Amino acid sequence: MATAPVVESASGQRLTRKGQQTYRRIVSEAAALMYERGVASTRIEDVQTAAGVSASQIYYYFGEKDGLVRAVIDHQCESVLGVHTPLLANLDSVEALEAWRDVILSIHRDGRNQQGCPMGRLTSELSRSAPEARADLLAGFNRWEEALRDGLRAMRARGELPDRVDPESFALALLAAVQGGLVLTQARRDTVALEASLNTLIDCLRGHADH
Amino acid sequence: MATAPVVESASGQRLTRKGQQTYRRIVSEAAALMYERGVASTRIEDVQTAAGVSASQIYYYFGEKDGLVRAVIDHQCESVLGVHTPLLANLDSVEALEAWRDVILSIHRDGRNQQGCPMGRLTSELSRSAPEARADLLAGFNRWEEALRDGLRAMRARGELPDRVDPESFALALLAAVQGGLVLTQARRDTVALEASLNTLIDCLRGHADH
DNA sequence: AAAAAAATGGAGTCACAACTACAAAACCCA
DNA sequence: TGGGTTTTGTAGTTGTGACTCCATTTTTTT
Repeated sequence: MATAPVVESASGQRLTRKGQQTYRRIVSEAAALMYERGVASTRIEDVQTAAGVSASQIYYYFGEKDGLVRAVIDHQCESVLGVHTPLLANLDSVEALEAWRDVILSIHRDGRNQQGCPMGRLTSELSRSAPEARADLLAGFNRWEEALRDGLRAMRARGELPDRVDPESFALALLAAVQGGLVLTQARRDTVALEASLNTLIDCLRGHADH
Repeated sequence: MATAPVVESASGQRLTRKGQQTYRRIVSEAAALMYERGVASTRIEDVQTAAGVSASQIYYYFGEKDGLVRAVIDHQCESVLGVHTPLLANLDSVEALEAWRDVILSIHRDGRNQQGCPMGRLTSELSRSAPEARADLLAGFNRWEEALRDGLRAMRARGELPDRVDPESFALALLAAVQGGLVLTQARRDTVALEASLNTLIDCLRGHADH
């Protein structure tokens, strides 16, 4: 699940330091390409060029394309959660939630990362055809949801969250707002909907909290 | 834009009644397949089989695959908006908004339509590679947003909406909640997140309205 | 330093799916 | 009913991209 040290190639061989570097470079370039163009229209040859390796490496390390896609999924989950988990770990106020929102907005603003959420995008493209891809992505979403929920519970413990707001539901609402806002970001090429969506939820929170 | 009567084949020929029937059958079957499996992994041959036509028909009516995809996009936009527009046209109370929510939930509950929103799915798959596909989908989302916004404005006019809720932002928030909830529906294979997300927004509304 | 193990390059195979050509059939209007 | 147009079926062709093979180089281990 984690981007933990890779120890094996597809055929079960140990990897040397150089092998691990190559492995990681391939995954990282493949992830970038698949995010930009989608999985289906990213050819192995594109990955070769981007990572500066030849065809046989990719098959040596990942077996068939599915294996590479799995590795990309894990990579993207870790990459996304690596941004959110630390921010949500110290969720002690509405301001902290706003800081979280600002990070999300800054990532997707100004024409950067306009293909939405890497995890959401992979979910849309793969959840049907590749059952285990869906399972991996779901595990990622569950961790994300959990981080949000724990953060909200911490806020409640500090009295920063009104009683009528349910941390479980609100965590899902925030997650859905991010995902939906980013779907609309793909269509619109701006973050207006994402912003409106997150602000509406946060305002709601404040509205309740103030009274 | 509308599923208005099709009058021409790809090469500009008039269509007879029978031709139009075939045209529509192809679009409709293609839309169903592309929703289930995604655009990239739907082969023309699959569409042939599903629609009971042979290869030449599809190319006769739509030119290359892109043309069929465009037609599918229009079809799905009309299909989705055909559900939402009437429900949102008479948005006179929170109860009406709940009825809208219930329709959405019923469409995606019990294992049906677990591939998310047809428009959202197409957006994720196509928005980057096919610029005009994105434009069509954006136009669809704009109409959807507009329907929501007009509905909310009507609610406000009736005094059913608190002043502090901005119809523009709230419309986008609802739209994002649907899209995000449905992305999570694809991963989770249940509507829990969709439900939580819509309920959180509606509760927010009520919470404000009551005071 | 030499043997073993791992990593790499490049050329080649192969299946599949988009797309075409053309002739036959069905249809529509006079 | 007949002639022109629209619609359909069959049998291709072609380009592409996943995947393989094997010889060579580099790295690790003893």
